[in-house]
Amino acid sequence: MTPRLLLLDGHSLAYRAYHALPVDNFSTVTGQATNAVFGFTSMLINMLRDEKPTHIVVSFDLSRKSFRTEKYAEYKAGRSETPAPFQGQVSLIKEVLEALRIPVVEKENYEADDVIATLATQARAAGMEVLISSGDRDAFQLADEHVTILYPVRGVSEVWRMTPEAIEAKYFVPPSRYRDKAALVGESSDNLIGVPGVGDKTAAKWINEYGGLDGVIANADKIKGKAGESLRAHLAEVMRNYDLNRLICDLELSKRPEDVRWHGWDREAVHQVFDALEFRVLRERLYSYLEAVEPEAESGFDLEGRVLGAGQVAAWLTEHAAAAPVGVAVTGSFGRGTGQVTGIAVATGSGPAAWFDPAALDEGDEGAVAAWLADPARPKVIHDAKPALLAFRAHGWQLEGVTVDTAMAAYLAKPDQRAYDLNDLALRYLKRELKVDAPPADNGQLALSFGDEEQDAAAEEGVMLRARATLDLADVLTAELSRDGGESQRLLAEVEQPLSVVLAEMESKGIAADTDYLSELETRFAAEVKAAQQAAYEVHGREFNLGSPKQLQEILFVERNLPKTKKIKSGYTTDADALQDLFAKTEDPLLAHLLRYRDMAKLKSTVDGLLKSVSDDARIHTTFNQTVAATGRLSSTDPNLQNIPIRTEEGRRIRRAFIVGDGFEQLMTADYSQIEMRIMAHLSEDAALIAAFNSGADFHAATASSVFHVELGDVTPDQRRKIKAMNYGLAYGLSSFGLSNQLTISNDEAKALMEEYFERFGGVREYLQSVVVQAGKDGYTATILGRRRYLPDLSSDNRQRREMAQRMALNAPIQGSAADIIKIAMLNVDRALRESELASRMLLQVHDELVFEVAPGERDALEELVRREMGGAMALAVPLEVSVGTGRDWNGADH
DNA sequence: CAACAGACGTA
DNA sequence: CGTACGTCTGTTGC
Repeated sequence: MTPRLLLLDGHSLAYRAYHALPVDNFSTVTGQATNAVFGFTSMLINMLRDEKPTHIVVSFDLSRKSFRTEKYAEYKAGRSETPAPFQGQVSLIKEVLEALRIPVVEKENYEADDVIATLATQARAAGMEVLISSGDRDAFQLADEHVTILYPVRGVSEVWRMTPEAIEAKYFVPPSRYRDKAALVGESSDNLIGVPGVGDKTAAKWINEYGGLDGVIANADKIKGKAGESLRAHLAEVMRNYDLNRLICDLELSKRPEDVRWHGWDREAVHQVFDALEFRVLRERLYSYLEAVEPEAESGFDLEGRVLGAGQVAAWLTEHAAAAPVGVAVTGSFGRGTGQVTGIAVATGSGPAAWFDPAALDEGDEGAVAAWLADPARPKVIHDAKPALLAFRAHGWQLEGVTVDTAMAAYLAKPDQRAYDLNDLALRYLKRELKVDAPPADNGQLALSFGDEEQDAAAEEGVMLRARATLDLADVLTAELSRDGGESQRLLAEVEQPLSVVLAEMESKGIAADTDYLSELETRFAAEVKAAQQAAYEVHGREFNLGSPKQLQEILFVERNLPKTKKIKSGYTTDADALQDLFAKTEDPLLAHLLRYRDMAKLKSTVDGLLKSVSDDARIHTTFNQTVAATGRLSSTDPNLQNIPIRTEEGRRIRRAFIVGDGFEQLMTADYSQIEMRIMAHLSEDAALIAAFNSGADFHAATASSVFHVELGDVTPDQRRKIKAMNYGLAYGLSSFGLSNQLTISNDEAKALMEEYFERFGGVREYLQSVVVQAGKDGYTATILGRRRYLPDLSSDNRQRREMAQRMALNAPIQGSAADIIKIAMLNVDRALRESELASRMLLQVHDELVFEVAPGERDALEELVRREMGGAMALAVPLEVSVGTGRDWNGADH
């Protein structure tokens, strides 16, 4: 057998691992961070398993300094300081390597890459196969028929095998020319700037045309266009890059390839080191990979998977999916209120698992699956139930008995993550990797490829593993959520999980759209865009891209020499506020046209988006996301129906495109008035604020009359406006600076206003302060229903981060409690609708508003029901006021 | 081609 | 130097 040498770039892999795994979840009882060690070791084990090397070496950079930094001081400058939790982990990795008896080779004044290049060259000469794993692309220049680069992508679980063919396919040049390409394009992570405007494609074109970098440089004056100009202006950098990215292949090293044959690990030492690092699962993996008779076996999951054919499913389900919970994983395509299932995997806790194709069931199986899915007494655990629910529904199946939705559970445990990928959760909570062999499809869902049997089998196995991991994850997450005395568990079981069923219904129904009208609007807005554009061109005397903030800056602040606005990263802002200001100061007509252009272009793009998302049933089916907003709110995507314009007359026209559907009479909107202020009154127990609500008068006017010491009837519109801004701003952590900015009053006046406000409503100030203090102590905030948000930055050394966290702490209980309340209202409305047997239905939620489609003759009954259920969702110290409107369209239903 | 920045719509 | 989102466009290159 040909010897195979595995060469690892220790620093680069450890750094990858560090960033791929959340440091919070990987630390020992002593507080030592171990995420980089874990990730590195995990990658190493995978490579041992997958590549079966006979010889191994790891190389580390000895310091940040090397002959390259001597030549070019800026080399790798600009890289941020090594993060504190990363420091120290390199020496731990070296301990792991020592226990594994894997040698480390380093060279003063050179980088790990040079050591690797040298060893690779020597190994090749000795007739060995070489594998290089590095996160640094410079290594690509070493690839050839006997040298393969293992380039880590996506966290710590996947590497790309970069063969010469793969490199050429990706970069359009062979490995021998990779350096040439890199010199032209530059490498930002090394702080090597290349030729601006030249990417992989252009560089490859030149290199292939002129036979390498020398040819490109020799012919630089022949290259036309902007890119050519750019090249000529940056020849020095290119040559510098070429010099620096050359890997040194002839170093004197302490070891030669033949010295590093791997004879296996030191069991005792591995036990000790892994004990100290608290790597329980990783040790098991290591042992099973390296010791097992069948090295291919998946460790951790003792899965006995079967692919079931027609006629086999019914019996399997009877035997394995009864009283004990099973994990379910589904593949297919999902979205826009429907879906299609291409595969279903079911896994038991004891080992047996099955996969079947729902399209290939016989009649008996079909009925058995339907009965199993619909039976609330046969518990199922599933990761992200809503898409599956919709796809099952499209198949004619009902899903009941979901005891844990692991995505939702993970969201409640840590609501700041934004994504709850099963692979990540398995790694984080089970310390187990799901090797997913199925390539992700376009929409991010797993798709099975058909045709290649081997691939299909691997994919089916992968889905079964997901089902099993889901089941295991449910236990861990349930335990995690139970640590707060049951509040989170109740939130999960009584609010979030039932709500996902209601949301699925709403998505499935969608809202009717008037496409003819939308098209008309599109034409009109397009004409307005054009008119504003033309007018702008005329004023400025030439054409330019009004949509480009960059060009705009040049035109406004250089060519037209207008006063500078607020600084942003790229120069000076051109946002609407700033342009309004500028217009007030200069009356430059270009600004008016520009603002008009922006408005119209925004409206047009909104209409375009809506038109594109109308389904065949002439309705728009948004997707409500339940695990995105850290405060507990929902969000809406594809399209976002929670940001349809309302503030301007022209924007409101878009609302007229949302109409009542066939068979229904009207649309109804019902919203909570000032729900956040009411929550603040409730939580703060401020008597004056509570009184303002209970007076029944206009709330902003009532608070203004207190602050300005005038009778309610004598409150001026300006006084009301100012207090309204304060009322709204309070829940966001508004500062006097921000208030003065918004109201265009002096900072002193804003300060005085806030002072006076808190004079009258002292309980509010006290409450807001106490929230931040308590959150600092606990590490989290909580809503009325106990929904938590963790805010570690409250104790940050960085003032900006800390103050940001303080404002979040202030806002989260208020925004989040409002979300709690409307979620309860939605559940109650849904239940009441079903119990009353009304045909009217709930279609949308916009944070404090619900939109309904009113069935003929049900207007009054529905209004009564909605007022009752929304108003009674929760008992607060102040009433929950609901206002209701109806009309033929969403605009008309406003009130 | 993908990720980022800037801008802007909603509550 | 006001929270929470999603989308579009142009620009840039972890």
